[in-house]
Formats: sequence, C-alpha cells, structure tokens
Amino acid sequence: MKSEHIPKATIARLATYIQVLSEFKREGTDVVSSERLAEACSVNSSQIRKDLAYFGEFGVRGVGYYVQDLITSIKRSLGIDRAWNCGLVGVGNLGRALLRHREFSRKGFILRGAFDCDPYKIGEIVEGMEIVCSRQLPAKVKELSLEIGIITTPPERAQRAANYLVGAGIKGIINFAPSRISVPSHIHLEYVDFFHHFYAAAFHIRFAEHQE
Amino acid sequence: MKSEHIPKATIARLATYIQVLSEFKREGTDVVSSERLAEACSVNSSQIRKDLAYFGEFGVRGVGYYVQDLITSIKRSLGIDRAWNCGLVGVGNLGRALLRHREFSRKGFILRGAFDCDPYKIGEIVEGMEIVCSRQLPAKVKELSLEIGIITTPPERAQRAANYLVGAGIKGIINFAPSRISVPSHIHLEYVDFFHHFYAAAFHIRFAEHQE
DNA sequence: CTGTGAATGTGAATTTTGTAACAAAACCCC
DNA sequence: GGGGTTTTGTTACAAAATTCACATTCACAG
Repeated sequence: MKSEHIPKATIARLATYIQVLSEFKREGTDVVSSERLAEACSVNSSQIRKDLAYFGEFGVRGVGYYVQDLITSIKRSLGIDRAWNCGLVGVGNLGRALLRHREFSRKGFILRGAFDCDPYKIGEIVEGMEIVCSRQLPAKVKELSLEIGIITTPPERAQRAANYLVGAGIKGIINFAPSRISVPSHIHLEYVDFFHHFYAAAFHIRFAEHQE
Repeated sequence: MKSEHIPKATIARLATYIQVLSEFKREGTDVVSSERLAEACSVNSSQIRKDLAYFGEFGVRGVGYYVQDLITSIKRSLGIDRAWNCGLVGVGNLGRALLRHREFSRKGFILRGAFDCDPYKIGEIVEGMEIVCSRQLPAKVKELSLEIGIITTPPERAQRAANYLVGAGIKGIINFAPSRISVPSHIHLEYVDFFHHFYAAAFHIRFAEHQE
C-alpha cells in the first residue's frame, strides 16, 4: 500500500501477472481470484496479494479481481501506462534483431533512435530508421525525448556507449553487452543476459543426473 | 561446500563472476581477491565467498583466487565445462536471430536442430541448418543427442512445442515465448523475458521522478 | 623456523523475502 | 435487511538470503 522499497522479484512477477491476465482476457474471463491467478503463474496466492498490496487495493473482497482493471492497474503501477522513448546504441546482429522486434512498440517501448560509430553503417536505414553517429546522441536524446538507452555494442565498447548516453541525459540503461559498466547512481541500470538461464538449466540437469 | 539447495540468485551471480573474471584474464591479471572481484561485480565480498563455498574451496587464504583456475572451477560447478546440444523450435524472427547468434557455441551451447511446423519453412536452410518438421522431434532428439529445447514459437503454440519436446525426451526447456507452459516436474523449465528489465527501468525512473 | 600480514571459509547475526492465518469487506440469498 | 459465504488486504510468523565478524590458513620475510 505504501511505497516502501519494492523487491526486484515483485517487479518480475508483476510482468508475469500481466502476461497471464492477458491470456485470461483473451479467453473471455472477466474475474479471477488470487488463487486461480496464482496457480496459472505457479506462485503462492498470498504472494500475489502481497505484491499487489505494495501498489494499492485492486480487488473486491468476496469476488476477486476484474481482469481488465487489474491489467490496467498493474501497468499504471509499473509506469507502463504510457510510451517510453528508447535509443539503441550498437547496430550489430543483436541490435538489428531488437530493432526488428515488433513486441517493443506493442509493450510501449518505442525505438526512436539507432546509433553506431561505424562509418559504414551510419546513414543506413534499418526498419525505417536511419543509423546515426553515436556522437550525435546529446542532440538526438533531446530532440526525440529519449529516456531509455539500449546498449547492444560489443563488450569492449559498452562503457563508451554508456558514457555517451549518460552525457546525453538519458535516465535509464539496459545493457545487452556481456560486460559490466559503471554509471552515476542516479541512472537506472539493468543487465540483460539470457545465458544465465542456460547455465541454470545446464546446472540443474546435471545435478538431477548426479542424484542417482 | 556441500550440495544443499543452491539459490537461483547464486547461479545468476556465478555467470557474472565468469564474465568479470574473463575480463580480468584478458587484462593479464592472474590473481584476484574476493574484495576486488566483488567491487567489479557490484556485490558484497562475503557474497562471493559464500556463493563459491556451495561448490568447494577454490581460493588460497592470504592470497586470493587464481583467475584462470577460478573460471575453470566455476564452469565445472555449473556444468558448462562441456558442450550441451540444443534444439530450437519455432523459426520466426526471434528464432532466426538466435540461430545466427555466435555466442551460443562460444558458451558451449550448440544449436544442432531447428524445427518448425510451417510447411513453407521446412527444408529451408538457416545458418547451415535445415529446418525440420516438428513432428520429427522424437527421432532427431535421439539422433542428435539433444538435451535442451529452446522454444521461440508464438505464444499460442508454445505449449504444443513443449509437449513435442517432452515427448521426445528432452531434459530442459528454455521458453522465449511470452506464455506460461506446463511440463512434468522432472523437466527443468526456464522463462526468458527481457521485457521485465524494461519494466523495472520504467518503474524506477518514474519512481525517482515522483520522489521530488 | 617462527612471526607477521593478508585474505579465505564459515558460523552467527541481520535483513529481506515469502507463507500462513485471520479479520474486514463485499456479495448473495432468503 | 441480516446471516452466510467468499475472497481480499494485512498482520504475524517462518524461511531464506545476505552481511558481518573472526578464527583459520597460507605465503613470505627475517
């Protein structure tokens, strides 16, 4: 209910809740109990109620949650009830794949700028977007009101990309490059590395084998 | 030291340690203390020592950790000191991007099979790999010794892909599709959804703004 | 060969997160 | 409109993860 510190895990679960709630909506379910939602998300039902309690009271006692309302409430709580302008730095394989990824705009993250420092790439059009020199970041961040920077450079250039973005006044950075970077504490930084899921899978599979 | 239950977060951090240690190695650093490694990973130094203690004693008291040895030890602990054969189901945009992603083989996850149920795609060659009908999964899983299945289908077909994989005897599944699926408890299942990092960024940025 | 300094490994204390339990609230039926 | 039923929101409790603190171990110097 009050905005004390909110666990990282809660944020991740809220994303899951939205996903599952959207499926319920598609199936035509209007109302859902925390119990039923919990089962679909493979979590405990008090977990759901507690996660939601950080942000407010969204349910009706004795009834449950109205699916559409809850989706709207969670989105507002997370701050994704509006669009976020994003700029992507590093137009390699991964960068291109992200630029092509429809889901971004559908989820409210609008890729408005693509940047690279390779002269051969500058000027090229990818998905209707012109690749711009990274040095122009300060101008473009202001012009396009970019708030979130996406780093998809090779690891050795990630820190420089971060510096450009920070200098240009970006508010948050999502780093897809496999290297640690440092930014001022007022910049929100997230690392994306899906390989740790593969590591986890490898570890658990081998551990299960080792058990017998 | 003993193989009790190992926190998920520990696995994720071990991946970070490998990353940072590899950078140290490239820079020519041979020995590193938990203190210095901790700083580079933005974690507490006892955290590192405790994480490692789940798997054994890898350091030398009064000295620190030998970088190369520690990388090797962590990789062995995670079970990535050998190659893992992977099959990918759903050759859409995301699937193709992953098939093209060099990092997989570099990290020891070998993409050996690509499957789809679209007759227009079957037979097509992507990255030197022929797209095969999903119905042939049982045969191919055995033939190619596939252990990990990667699901990159649209959400509505993810469950069916999972069923095929489970029926074919796969050991673990990494689901990139934005939908929950259910599998028998002996199959290890991981969900990959990098949007929750975007949600977290959006939330924290807006919260920071709201503070003042 | 003993003393000194440094950094690990680990048990104990603390903090955080997750679960259970229940009182408060809303609906429904008679 | 009141009692019963259901399900939330919240508090109290349990479990888990993180951090602290220090005894233990190793390298090295004198």
